[in-house]
Amino acid sequence: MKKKSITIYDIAKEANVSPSTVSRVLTGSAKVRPDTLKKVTEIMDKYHFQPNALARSLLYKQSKMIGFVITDITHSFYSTLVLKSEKHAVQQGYSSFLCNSMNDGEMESKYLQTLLEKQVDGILFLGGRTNETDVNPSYIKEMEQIMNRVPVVLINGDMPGLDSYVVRADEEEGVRRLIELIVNHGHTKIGFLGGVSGITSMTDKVKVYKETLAQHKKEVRDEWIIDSGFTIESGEEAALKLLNVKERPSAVVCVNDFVAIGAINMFSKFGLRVPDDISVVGFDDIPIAKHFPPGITTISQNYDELGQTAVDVLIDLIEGREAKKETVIPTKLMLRNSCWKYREN
Amino acid sequence: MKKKSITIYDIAKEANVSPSTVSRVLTGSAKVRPDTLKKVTEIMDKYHFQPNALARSLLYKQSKMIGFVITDITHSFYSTLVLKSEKHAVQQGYSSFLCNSMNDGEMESKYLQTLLEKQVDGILFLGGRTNETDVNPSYIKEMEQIMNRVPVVLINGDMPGLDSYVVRADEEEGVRRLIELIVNHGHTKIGFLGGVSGITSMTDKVKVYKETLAQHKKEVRDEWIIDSGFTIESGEEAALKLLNVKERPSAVVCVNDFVAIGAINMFSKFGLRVPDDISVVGFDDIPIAKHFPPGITTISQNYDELGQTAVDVLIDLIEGREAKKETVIPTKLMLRNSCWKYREN
DNA sequence: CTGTTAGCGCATTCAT
DNA sequence: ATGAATGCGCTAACAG
Repeated sequence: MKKKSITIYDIAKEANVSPSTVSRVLTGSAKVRPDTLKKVTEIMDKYHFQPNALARSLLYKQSKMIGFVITDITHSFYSTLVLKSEKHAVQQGYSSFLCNSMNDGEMESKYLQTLLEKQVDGILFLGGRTNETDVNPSYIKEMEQIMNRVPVVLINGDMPGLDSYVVRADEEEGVRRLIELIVNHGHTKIGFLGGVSGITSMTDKVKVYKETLAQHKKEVRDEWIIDSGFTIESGEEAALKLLNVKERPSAVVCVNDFVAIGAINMFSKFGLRVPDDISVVGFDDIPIAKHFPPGITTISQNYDELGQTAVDVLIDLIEGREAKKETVIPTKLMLRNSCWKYREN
Repeated sequence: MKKKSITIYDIAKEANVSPSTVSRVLTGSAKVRPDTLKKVTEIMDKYHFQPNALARSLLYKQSKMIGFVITDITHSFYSTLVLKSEKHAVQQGYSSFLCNSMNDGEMESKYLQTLLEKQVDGILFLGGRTNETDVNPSYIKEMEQIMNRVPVVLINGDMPGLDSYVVRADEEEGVRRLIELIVNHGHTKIGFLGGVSGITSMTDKVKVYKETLAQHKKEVRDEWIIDSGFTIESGEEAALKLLNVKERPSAVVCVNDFVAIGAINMFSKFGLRVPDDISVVGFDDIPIAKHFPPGITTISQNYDELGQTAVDVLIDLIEGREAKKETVIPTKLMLRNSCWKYREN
């Protein structure tokens, strides 16, 4: 279904000028006599001429396209970030290739290869292999090769032994503030729900969770740390397990807002009211967090700035400018109603 | 930052063969002697050679890229659809360009132009101008021109006077089933919340809503139809207005699940329990619908099939095959707990 | 089986 | 101010 598209040659012929002249009016790279300019422009309009960006890219060796490798666009976290980033990229004249790897390493590799073949100028990478504590070494090598061909920026990610550019939210500070909020509310038994060990977005948080509790002389018990996953269902599952622990915490930190939602639902099912009977806090501040009863207290990752900065860094690299190796974006505590003062039962 | 990428010429030189031979091993388009094959392959591996897809596209006049024009990827509806579609497209060897128009006509036009310049093989269009009852005529003309250059498939959309390919969910049937469910539960006063008049995803539903109520000899009152928007906030707003109506409906149909969520929240705030005091149903079955208390009864648009079919139709057109002008995907009623039997107060 | 040639659409020298 | 020639990386057609 290839309708023959019209080229600068067609325009040139009809205008009785050379292709170079048409090219010149197209790019404005050199002066053209006003009347020829007018003539050419008119003919271009007449045919709704559009230059072939592929040909141009071939010549310039830059495609003005950037690749987004994420795990799953249906997660609010990713979609918000992609939206912000894409918007910012467009403003700088770049288009976006979307790749949902669905957390599948093979898939990621396949996508990465496609992106390279399509000659993207740079890649934004979030989640997946840049979010695991033990990465398959071959994936690291692959990343190295890729970074050797085109700039890559990791968002909220990290790969052991990989010298990469990173832009990330200050998750550690976020967790710390959450814990301190809970402690200040008088809670002494505080649990951690959700996540999967081996995924940094859980392990990093648990680390800070333990540290902060220790600082405040609060007890840390392994049975209060329940991994399960990152979905609403995981939250339900983790909450259910917590309910069976003998000395139940009066507050829980969830690895993200989905898990918090699942936990709240499961607690409700067993007659526990949030926050009256148990406090729950989440992470990410996904759009629904504000509206999910009773309103989830959580940490906003500041998507706008996160996405924009990542794009800026990437474009700086693409265009040969200097850039900081690591940029940390501050987070924001979103106080709502799912966390409240401790009360005896 | 254009690191010189290696080409088939580099490979050819090092292997002491001609570029065509390299090309042949690349495409498998012709027999190559086993040992030359081996030699070339080794050198390609050594350099991690990847063919330049742009050059290839220029030649073949097809880019194996398709464009997605949507309004906002952060809306579950779009992201789910995009995910499913993208996945299916990848399986057929196509990559996806993402364009978030944010419901801005200008933006849409700009994106459309970029897509054309980038030589996408086809475009999937959802929302925006294909979702308005009164479209700016120039936008229609623009669409015509575009369809003249490359196949376009509208998802859940429609443009007056535009002869386009469409794949859509059977929203009418969905609304009908919702209304009948409510009526069967004994409700007699039924409202409609959310949407914006001028956007077909509201007006079409309201039309069916009225028809179905009429069929069942139920009253229809304009003051029970409250437009406001498509967001959670709009839902709250609409619900608030409804609370001030003298004879309040005992059940409401919401234009989508977001509005339903907003409505439920607002009703709760005023002490009305859902479904005990008022029944609420939504539309779309976004992922949270199942988990938002008390569980939202809604209509699933069958994203999987919707997305897949749209991609299939588009690729059929791209590859010169026949395709149905319009494909209607059945919807599914998701029975949950937000809608229940009518009870006197 | 393999090399040579030409061209996809465009922009950029270098002449004129 | 404009035209002719060249090449970006690749493949197909045509020799050999």
